[in-house]
Amino acid sequence: MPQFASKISNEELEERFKEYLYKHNGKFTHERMAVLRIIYEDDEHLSVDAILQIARDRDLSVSRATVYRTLDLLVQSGLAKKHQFDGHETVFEAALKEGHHDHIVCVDCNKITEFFDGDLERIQNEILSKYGLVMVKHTHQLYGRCIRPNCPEKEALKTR
Amino acid sequence: MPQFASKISNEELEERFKEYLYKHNGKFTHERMAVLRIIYEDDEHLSVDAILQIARDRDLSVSRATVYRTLDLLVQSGLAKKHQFDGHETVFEAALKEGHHDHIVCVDCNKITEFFDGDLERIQNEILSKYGLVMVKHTHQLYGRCIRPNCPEKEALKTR
DNA sequence: ATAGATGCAAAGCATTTGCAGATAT
DNA sequence: ATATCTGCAAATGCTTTGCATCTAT
Repeated sequence: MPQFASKISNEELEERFKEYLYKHNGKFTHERMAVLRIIYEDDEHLSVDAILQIARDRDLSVSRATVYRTLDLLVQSGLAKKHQFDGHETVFEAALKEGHHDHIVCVDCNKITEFFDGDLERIQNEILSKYGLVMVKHTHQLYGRCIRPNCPEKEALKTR
Repeated sequence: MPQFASKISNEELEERFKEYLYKHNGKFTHERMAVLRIIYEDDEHLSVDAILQIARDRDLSVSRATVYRTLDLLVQSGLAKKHQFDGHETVFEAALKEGHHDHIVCVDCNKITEFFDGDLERIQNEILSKYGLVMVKHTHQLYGRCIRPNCPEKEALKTR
């Protein structure tokens, strides 16, 4: 189910999280909100360490344990996605920020590129339904190497 | 009780491993051979614990550390594949036993089904080349839920 | 008022590593 | 002969958890 989510406002985001927490007898705390905000305001893929660092930089007090506990909630509520790319640390990404996409990982420079292909999505659903299942989620990563001897992305990455 | 016939003979398998080891100044030991054999003769997806258990059952002496070290070699040499399915322990699979395939995971009963789709493979290569990369490998898992309220596979699994 | 959250430190787990003795080549 | 392995146990790194204390509701 490749749903294209449009950009979501902070209010709606907060609303969604509160709704999920209410349903699960959870409390809406400063710490949880801090993690949610960080994931939605900082692009890219954030590791637990990165999230902790950003929180520290902003003088937001969140412990490592709470970051882990909150990330679980965010993933369960569908507000965040967890990725484990081979040879990389686990990272998290805002789920409602952009449309659905999968990832290309360059094995030379580790650059991660996002892609989306409608045919691919359709075929995946067809395969699943052939086996009598409906899609819950999927994991799809393409690991590649640049055609040129030295990955051309390396330089681009350095200047970021 | 292998469910599929090997595409590769034990001799060729051994040959391939020896060749890899020779190139990398590695030694062909009983322990390494034991792990290779277990992966090729037993069930589809084996965890490290499962491999150790099978080795013990056969009175093959291999330590946990050596199993880990050997699995690294097998993956690097292309003789084994490593899979990390969400919510499952890491498992290893013989790489030259069957043709390439990806996996469907039922989130209800955890049953793992293999699939292959030529269009899917072709499209993936097209996408990568569009970004100037050539495929090294890919990770592709479809997580689904049975259409029927209670996953019909659950019972089948229990009787195994 | 109280169920639930937080931080801390300790515990858990899977995996890796240093080292001394063993072994393939 | 010697470079490489192996087993062991200790170490690592990431994640989870128990508990006493706080806080949202």
